[in-house]
Amino acid sequence: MAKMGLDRHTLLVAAAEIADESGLDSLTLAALAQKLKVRSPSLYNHVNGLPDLRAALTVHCIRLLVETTRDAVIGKTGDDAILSLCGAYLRFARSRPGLYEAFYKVNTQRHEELESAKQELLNLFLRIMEPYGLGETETLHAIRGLRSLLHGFASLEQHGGFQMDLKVDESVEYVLRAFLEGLHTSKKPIHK
Amino acid sequence: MAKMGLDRHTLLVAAAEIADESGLDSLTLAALAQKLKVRSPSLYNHVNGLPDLRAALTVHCIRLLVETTRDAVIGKTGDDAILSLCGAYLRFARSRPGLYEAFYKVNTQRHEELESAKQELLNLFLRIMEPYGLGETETLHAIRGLRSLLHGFASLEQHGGFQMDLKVDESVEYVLRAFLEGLHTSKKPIHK
DNA sequence: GCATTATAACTAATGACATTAGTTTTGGCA
DNA sequence: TGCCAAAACTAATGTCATTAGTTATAATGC
Repeated sequence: MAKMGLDRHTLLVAAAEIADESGLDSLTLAALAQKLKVRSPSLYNHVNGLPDLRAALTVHCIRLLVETTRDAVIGKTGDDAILSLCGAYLRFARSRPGLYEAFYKVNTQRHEELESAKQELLNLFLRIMEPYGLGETETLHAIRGLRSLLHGFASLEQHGGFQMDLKVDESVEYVLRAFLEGLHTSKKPIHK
Repeated sequence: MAKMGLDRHTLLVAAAEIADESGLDSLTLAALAQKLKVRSPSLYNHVNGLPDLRAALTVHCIRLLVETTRDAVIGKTGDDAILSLCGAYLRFARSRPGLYEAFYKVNTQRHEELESAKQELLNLFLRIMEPYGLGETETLHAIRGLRSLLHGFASLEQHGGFQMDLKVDESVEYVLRAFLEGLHTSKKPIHK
C-alpha cells in the first residue's frame, strides 16, 4: 500500500482526460480510480465525491478558457479581436470536449472560485466590446449574443448537430460578420 | 399482477414529465417504473433499455418543436416570421426543459425517425429563410447561425448562465435584430 | 534515531441502478 | 373453452457512489 502522492490537481487533470476521451458522463470515480491505480474510496481524500469533482472541472475549464481567449485577443481590437476570440473559443471546445461539457453543466451551488472565474470571462468580453461604443445595456445584450452563438455552435457541433457538408468554421465566420455588421449598423435602441 | 396496459407512448409521456420536473439525468428506469406503478424490468416490454427511451425522447422533442414553431410562423414572413419562430422555440425550451435536454444529447446512432424529424425542422428553417434571397450556401450558414443562437440561449438559460439583471428576451430580440440587419446589409459573399 | 500523529491509502459493506433470465398471469382469439 | 403471445413479475448479476472503519506510511516533534 504505497502512498501514491495524489493531490486534487492531479485528480483534476486525469478527470479532464477521461472526460475528453469518453465524454463527461463516462467520468466516474471508478474510472478515475482505475486510471490513477488506486481504489475509488481513496479519491475521497482529495475530492468530496463526484459532484465536487465535476464542480472543480467546471472551474478548471473556465480558467483555461479565459487563458486561451485572453491570449487570442492580444494585440487586436474590434472585429478582429472578436473573430480571433471566437476562433479560439471554438478550437478550445473542440480540443477539450469533455472539459467543455463541464463548463455549462454548472451545478446550481455556486462557490467563490466559480464566480470569480466567470467574472473574469465576462470582463474579457466587456473589454473587447468597449471599442464598439454601445451603451451599457446593449453591450450586455451583445455579449449574451456572442456567448450564446459560441456556445450554440460548440454544443451543436459536439453533439453532431452539423451534418450538412459545409464547413462549420465558414458558418461561424459568416454569422459573426453578419452579427457584427448589424451591431455597427444599428447603434440605436431597439425600435418598437 | 394486473396488466397495466402500458405502451411505448405512455412511457414516453411519463418519461418526459420526469425529465421536465427533475432533469434528464434524473430520468431513470427505476423512477419511471415507480411513476407508472410497475417494476422496472416490465418497462423492457415497451422500450429497449434506457438508451432507447432517451432516443425516443429526442424524436418526441423534435416533433413537438416542429409542431410548435410551425404554428408560430403561420401567416408571417421575413423578420416577423423569424422573431416569432425564435420566441416559440425559446418558450418551448423553457416550458419543457427536460425534454429539450434530450434534443441535443443526440445519440450517435441515427435511425429513420430521428433523421426525418430533423429534416422537417430543417425544412421549416429553409422555407422561412426563402424570402431573404440568400444563395443556397449562405442560407445554410444563416440557418446554422439561427440554430446556434437559439440553442445557445436556451441551453445557457437552462443552466443558469444569465445571472445579470437583464431580461433574456430583450437580449434575444436585440441580438436577432442585429443579426437580421447584418443579413440584409451584407448579401454579398464573405470578403477575405 | 525514535515515538507520535495526521494522512493517504486500504477493505468491507450498503444501497441505487440497469439489465438479463426465467416464471406467472392474463386477455384475446380460434 | 382452451391456447398462446404479451405483459407483468421475481431473482440475480454487475457497476456505481458513498460511508465506516482499518492499516500503513510519511512527516513532525523530541
